[in-house]
Amino acid sequence: MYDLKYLRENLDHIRTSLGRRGNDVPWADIQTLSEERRAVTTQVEQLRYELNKGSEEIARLRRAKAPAEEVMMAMKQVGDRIKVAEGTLRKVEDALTDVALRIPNLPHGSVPVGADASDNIEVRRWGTIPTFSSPPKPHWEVGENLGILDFDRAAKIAGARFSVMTGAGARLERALINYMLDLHTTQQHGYREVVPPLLVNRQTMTGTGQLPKFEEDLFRLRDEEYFLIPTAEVPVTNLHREEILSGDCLPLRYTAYTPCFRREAGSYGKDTRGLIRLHQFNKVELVVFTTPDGSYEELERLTGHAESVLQGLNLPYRVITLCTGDMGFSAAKTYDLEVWLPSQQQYREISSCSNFESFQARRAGIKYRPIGGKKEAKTDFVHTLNGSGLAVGRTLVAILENFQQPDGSVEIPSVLRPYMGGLERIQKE
RNA sequence: GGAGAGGUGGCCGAGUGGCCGAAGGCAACGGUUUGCUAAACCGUCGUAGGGACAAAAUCUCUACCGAGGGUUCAAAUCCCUCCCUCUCCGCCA
Repeated sequence: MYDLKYLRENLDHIRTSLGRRGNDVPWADIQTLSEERRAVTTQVEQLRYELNKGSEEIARLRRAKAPAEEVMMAMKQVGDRIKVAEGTLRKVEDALTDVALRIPNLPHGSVPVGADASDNIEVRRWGTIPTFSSPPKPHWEVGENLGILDFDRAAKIAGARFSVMTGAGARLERALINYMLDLHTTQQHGYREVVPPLLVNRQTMTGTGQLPKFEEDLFRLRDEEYFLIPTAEVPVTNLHREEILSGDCLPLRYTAYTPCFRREAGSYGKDTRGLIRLHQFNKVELVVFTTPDGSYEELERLTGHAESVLQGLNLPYRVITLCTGDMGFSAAKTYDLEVWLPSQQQYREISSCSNFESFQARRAGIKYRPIGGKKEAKTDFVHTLNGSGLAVGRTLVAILENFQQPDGSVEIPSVLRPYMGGLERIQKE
């Protein structure tokens, strides 16, 4: 969210910079409400000043044993006027905050302008696309034939868009999680592991930008004000909500494995089979808090960390820069990592790495105090970043598809074998 | 779930209606002293939003003592609701 003062003073700049991203923002209302907020704030503060002075006067009179009734009557009036003015102020501020929370982040200057996914820019490719003597099978066929994926029973016990993994499939999922976490918590990557809550409150969801605009994408409990997290980004970024961090502890890097829960509203008919699009999936997430001047360097680093997972697994992928039209609400710049899926003959998203600049930090009140340099240690908002490192289910998909063998077995990438009890190949049991 | 005790600045802790944005201590920062360290002494030491100044320094106003309401001329202090923490009992992985 934008600072309300900044919003008032830079309305036109924000509006033009957002372009079509700001199409559904009620700009005229914001202008009116901003001006009104300023006027009423001034009025309230003046009245309070009058009241404070009057109260001091009463205290003085009473100490001097002088009658104070006259002043008290006058202050009663002032108090009533304050109540009215405060009521107005609150209404205006609530209305203004509500719309301000729905304005998306400004794209960074390096982000290509575009309307949709077709305008995204490919940055680089890595790996060799495998060749097959016969057409490669989709992962659900590979998995069901091996007896390690069971979508029929998942549908029975939960419904569509859920999965059941068994035997070597379950083991592979767990192996991937451990491999990723072990990699990111090494000295070179330097992330601190976190196990956060999977249910969070409304304030937390607002801090990272899921609320108020995207409530329909979230699962929500019926009786309690709890939401299931759609990504570990939410609880981990909110670790430091309403905190002022010491500048010398930045950058702060966290990694967390969590299940993620998404309604997938509006995606009917897309990726209906297999593990690609589920209501519940596992993900290892990377989250970074850093200073504003270092955040774009950190985005490259973070993206590299996500890539190194794919490289370790020897899965071919490409990196793309999302254009302005395809970026998420909170992001200032996003790289997507897309892994090659042989059955679809295309690259599919497996990670999304974003710099949110101060957008989330403003919503969540995450600041830092600069250290060193000049002595004036004015606090400033941190920049937050995050990226999948990686989506575990989709990684399993990529392994089943890319490493499937003519006999229906699947070769296990060598880095995962220690996590699989030395198993080199998944075969029908 | 039952009973009780609490939530005050980076931390500890005083403050039960008015010169209280809040004593005192610790930590931190700057300085004096010092062969070095330590100690001692002096000073600084919350966040945010307005206003004054061309701007900075600075000055000034407003808000903030878990959150939100209420009482009052006036609330950290009294009342209500909620949240959180702790102790005991019960239950439980």
